[in-house]
Amino acid sequence: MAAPRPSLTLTLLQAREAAMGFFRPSLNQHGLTEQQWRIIRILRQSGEMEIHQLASQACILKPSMTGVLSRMERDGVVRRWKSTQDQRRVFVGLTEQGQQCFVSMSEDMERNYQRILEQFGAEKLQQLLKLLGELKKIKP
Amino acid sequence: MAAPRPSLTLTLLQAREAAMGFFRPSLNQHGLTEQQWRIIRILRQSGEMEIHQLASQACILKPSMTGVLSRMERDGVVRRWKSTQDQRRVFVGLTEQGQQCFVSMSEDMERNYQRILEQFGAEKLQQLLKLLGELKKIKP
DNA sequence: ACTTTATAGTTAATATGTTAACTTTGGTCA
DNA sequence: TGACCAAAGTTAACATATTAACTATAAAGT
Repeated sequence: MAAPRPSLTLTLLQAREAAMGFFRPSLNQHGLTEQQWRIIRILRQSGEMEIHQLASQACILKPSMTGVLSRMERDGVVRRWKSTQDQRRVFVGLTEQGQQCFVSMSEDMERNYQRILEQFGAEKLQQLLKLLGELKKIKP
Repeated sequence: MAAPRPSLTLTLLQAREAAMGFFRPSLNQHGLTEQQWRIIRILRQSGEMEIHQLASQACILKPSMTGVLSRMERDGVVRRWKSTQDQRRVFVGLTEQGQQCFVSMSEDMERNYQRILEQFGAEKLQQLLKLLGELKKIKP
């Protein structure tokens, strides 16, 4: 029962937890969950899109997305509307309030990011992001 | 609204999802959740330990751990017992059935791991694990 | 046109994540 | 010793994760 190889997926999870530790206080202060912030950030960068696209990018399964978007719509940060071409498709986008939410968060989040850079180093972070970008491409 | 820096935590999550895609089918076949497998794997490697230690390593918060361990104990894969020295502390360990569960999974999981190696490359994986190991050390 | 198949979302049931509050037990210090 | 404080787990309330089944709509094939 000697030391086996380290678990890739567990190590990824532990590393993400370490990084999230820098951002969680800001999320709590603004009353946002991790998932809500991922959605806001993605919609801010890429603009409105279909739910399944958003789900894929945000790593949120469609059944979860249903509830998350309902609550965000209730709170006025996103809006949904059906495509007139294809009645199956539903588009999502940030409201004006959603845009403002992003702006009021971003300064805080940048500060947190800088603190990570100080401890970890910009060069190593670049390497890491490159490797992760390639790992994302693997398919079963 | 130009392309901002990529999100470290989102990229970590997406990369982990890509990797989990290789393991999820095996977990489902054996009727195990991700969390249960993390616990089994950690207990197998490190032996019995206290709940808060296990929670920390497995990235499972203590309130979640209460339910997860209850179900695993109900299913006979782990057992819990109180420390006689300090009545606050509770130890957890794999049962014989838990050990067997690990063994019957491990061949499958090794195969899945090899498939990741083929696509990603052993050298890059080493680099990645090293960087993740260092990222794990950062503290707010 | 009609059947078949596929796609996008939702619903349902169970498991887990997250924060705050609470219980129990130990350690500290006046 | 007794008030105070810290640590380990649990409970409660709500949000999300996961799989399977279901609805509605659209594309394909015959």
